[in-house]
Amino acid sequence: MAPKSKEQFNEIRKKSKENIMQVAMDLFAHNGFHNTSISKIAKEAGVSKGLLYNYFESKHALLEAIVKEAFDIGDQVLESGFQIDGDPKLQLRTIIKTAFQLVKGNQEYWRLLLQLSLQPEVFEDMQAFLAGENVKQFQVLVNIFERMGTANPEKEARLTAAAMDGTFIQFMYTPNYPLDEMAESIIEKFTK
Amino acid sequence: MAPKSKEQFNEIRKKSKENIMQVAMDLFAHNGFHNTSISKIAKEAGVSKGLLYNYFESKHALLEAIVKEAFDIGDQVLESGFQIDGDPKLQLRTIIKTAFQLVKGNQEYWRLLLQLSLQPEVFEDMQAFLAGENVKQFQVLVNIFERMGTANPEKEARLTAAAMDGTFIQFMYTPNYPLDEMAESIIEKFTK
Amino acid sequence: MAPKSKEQFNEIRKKSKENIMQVAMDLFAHNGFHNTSISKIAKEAGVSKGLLYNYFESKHALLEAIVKEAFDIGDQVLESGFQIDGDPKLQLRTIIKTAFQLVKGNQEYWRLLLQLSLQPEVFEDMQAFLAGENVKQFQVLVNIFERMGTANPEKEARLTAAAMDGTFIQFMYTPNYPLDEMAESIIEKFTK
Amino acid sequence: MAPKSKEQFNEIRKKSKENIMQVAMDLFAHNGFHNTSISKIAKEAGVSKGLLYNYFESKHALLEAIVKEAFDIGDQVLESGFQIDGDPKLQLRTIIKTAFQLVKGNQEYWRLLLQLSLQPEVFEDMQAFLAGENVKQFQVLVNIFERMGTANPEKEARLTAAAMDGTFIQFMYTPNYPLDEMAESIIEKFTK
DNA sequence: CATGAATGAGTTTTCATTCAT
DNA sequence: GATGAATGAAAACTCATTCAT
Repeated sequence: MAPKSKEQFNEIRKKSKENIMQVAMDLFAHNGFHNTSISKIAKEAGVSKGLLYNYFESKHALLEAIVKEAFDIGDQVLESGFQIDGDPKLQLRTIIKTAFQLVKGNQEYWRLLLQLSLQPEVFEDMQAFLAGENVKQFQVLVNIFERMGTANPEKEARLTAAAMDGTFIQFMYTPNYPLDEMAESIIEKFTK
Repeated sequence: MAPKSKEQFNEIRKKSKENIMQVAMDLFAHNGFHNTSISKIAKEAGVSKGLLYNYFESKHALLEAIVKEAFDIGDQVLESGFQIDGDPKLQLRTIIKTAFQLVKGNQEYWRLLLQLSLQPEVFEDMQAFLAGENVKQFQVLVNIFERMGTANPEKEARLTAAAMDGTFIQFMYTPNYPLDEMAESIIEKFTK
Repeated sequence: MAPKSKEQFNEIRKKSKENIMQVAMDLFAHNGFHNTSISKIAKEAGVSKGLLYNYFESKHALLEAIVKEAFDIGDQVLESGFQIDGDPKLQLRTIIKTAFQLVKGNQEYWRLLLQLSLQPEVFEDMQAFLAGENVKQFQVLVNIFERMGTANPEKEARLTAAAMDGTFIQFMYTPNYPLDEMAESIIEKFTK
Repeated sequence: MAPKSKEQFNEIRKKSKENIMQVAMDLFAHNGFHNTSISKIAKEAGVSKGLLYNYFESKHALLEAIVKEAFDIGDQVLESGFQIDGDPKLQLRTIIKTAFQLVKGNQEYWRLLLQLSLQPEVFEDMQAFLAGENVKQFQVLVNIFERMGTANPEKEARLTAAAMDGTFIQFMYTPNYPLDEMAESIIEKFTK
C-alpha cells in the first residue's frame, strides 16, 4: 500500500487540468464567459465543482490559464515566419498559411480571444496581453513589407492583418466558408 | 397643472425609451450583455427599474430592440451604394466610405453586434438576422465586382468584406487606429 | 397611484435595516461570526437573503455596521463621566455605574466586541476601532485617578479597567451572577 | 532499512500528533475555529490531510483534544496554590503569580478558551468544562479569603478573579501590555 | 406613469471528509 | 502509515423580475 508517487499525482493533475481547460474553452467560446457557469463546466467535464477549484483559484483564473495557452499557440505563427530567412514573400506566405492552419484547428481559441478583446472594461487585465501580441505580429509584418520594398509598409501590414482577421471572423459565422481558398487570395493579393 | 396632452406623453415616452436604449447599448457593448445588470442600466439612465420594465418586457427584449435599431443603421450602407447607378468603382468607394463613417459614428453598435455574432448558442435568434444581413451585403459586392469585370468576383467580394470587417475589429481594440487612412487603403486596393 | 414618497422609503429602509442588524448581532454574539450564515440571519429576520444584500454590501459590512453602532453606545459611558465636573470619585462612580448598566442592557454587543478583539488576524480592520476606543477609555480613567491624587494613576486605571472587563466576562458565562453587587464592590475598591 | 520497532512508531505518532495540535491551536486561537480550515492546519503542520484524519476523527475532535490539554495546564494553577500550606496571603500570591506565568507562556490556550466560552451555542459540550473549572478556582479563592479574615470573602474572591481575567484579556489585545507589573498590582491590591 | 423594496432561483466559492493507491 | 485528488453539501453573493403604493 505504498502511497502514490509524485509522478503519478502529477500525471493525474495534468490530465484533469487539461480536460477542464478544454471543456471550459469550448463553452466560453460558444456561450461567452459570463454565460458559462462553473457547474456547467464541471458537469461537462465530468468532475465535481470542488475539483475545479482545486486546480484553478477562480473562474477568472481558469480563463486566464486558457488565454495564456492560446498565446503560446499564437506565437507559433510568428516563429514559423522567422524560421525562414531570406525571401520576404516566402515568409509572408508561410505566416499566412500557418495562421490559417492554426485558426482552422483552434477555432475556439480564436473565438474566445476575439470576445475578450471586445470587452475591454471587463477583461482589463488581459488587454495588455492581447495588445502586446498584436504589436508583435504587426512588427513582423511591417518588417517583411519593408524588405519587400513596399511603398508604405505600415499601411500594407495593417491591411494584411485586417484581411486575415476579417476572414477569420467571417469563417466563424459563415457555413461552408472557403477558408483555404481565402488564404490563397490573401497571399496573392499581398505578395502580388 | 394642465393635463399633458397625448402627444406630450408620447414624446416623453419616446425620449425615455431612447435614452434607456442608448445607455444600455453602451454598457452592453463595453461590458457585455451578461455582465451588465438591469440595475446599472436604470441607474445610469436615471430611471427606476420599474420604469424600464414598463418599456421593455425583459432584459432580452431590450437587447433585441437595440439590435433591430442597429440593423436599420446597417441597411444604410447598402442603400448608399445603390443610390448611385453607373460606375461600379464609384459605388464601391461609396459603400466603403459610408461603412467606415457609420462604424466611426456608431462604434458601440458594431462592437455589440460583433459580440453577439461570436456567441451563436446564446443569441440564436439574432444569428438569422446577422447572417441575412451578411448575405445581402455580400451579394451587393459580388454584383459590383461583376460589373467591374473582375476575374473572380465572389472571391474579390469576400476579400473586400473581410478587409473591412478586419479593419473595424482592429479599430475597436487598437488605440489611435488610423481608420480614415485605412478606408483609402482598402478603396485603393480593391478598385485598383 | 402616486409613487411612495422618499420619507416612506426611508422609513421602510430604516426599519428593515435595524431588524436585520438586531437579529444578526444576536446570532453573531452567540454563535460567532463565521458560524452564522447569511441564510440563518435572513430566515430569523423574516426576510430574503437578497434583501439583506440590498442593505449591506457583504457579510463583513453587516458586521461593521453593527460594530459601529456598538461604539456609539460605548461612547455614552465616557460622556456620562464627563458631564459631571468636579469630584473625580463621583465621576468614577458614574462611569462604572453607566458601564455596568450598558453591559447589562447590551450583553450581545459586549460579547461580540470581545470575540472580535480575540481574533486580530481575522478582523484586522476592526482592531483600529477597538484599540482607539480602549485608549480613550483608559485616558479618561487615568485623568480621574490623577485628580484623585493616586500614587500611580496609570496602574490604577489599568486595574480598574481590568476589573470591569473581567466582571463583564464572568457575568456572561456565570448563571445568576451578582452584577450589581459587583459594581458596588469595584466602586468601593477603587475610590476607597 | 531495519523495520522500526513499536516504540519508534509510537514515538513518531506522538510527535506528529503534538505537532498538529500545536499548529491547530495557534491557528484556532488567532483566526477562530470556523475560520481555520483543515487544509491550512495540515499544510502548516507539514502533513497530509489524510494523516490528520488518521489521528483525529474530525475537526471537532481535534479541538476537543486541544481543549482537554488546556485544562490540564489550567489545573496547575490551583495545585500551585495548594502546595503551600499556611499563610493564605502567600498562597494567593502564588496562585496569582502562577496564573500570570501560565498565561504568559500559553497565550494561545487562553485566547482559544476565551473564544470558546463566548460562543455557548456552538460549543455546548465545552461549557460544562469551563464552568466547572471556574467554580473550582472560585472555591479556592473563597477559602483563602476566609482564612485571611476578609469581611465578604465571596465578593473578594469574585473581584480577584475578575481582575485577573480582565488583565489577561487586556494583555491579549493590547500591545506592550505590562503584564508582570499588573500581577504585582493585583497582589498588592488584594493582599493589602 | 414611476418608484425601489423585496424576492428567489441561480451563481461562485469553500471546505470537512472520503478513498484509491 | 501516508498521500492528495475528488466529492458534495453548504456557504456567500448576484440579479432579473415583481408588486404595493
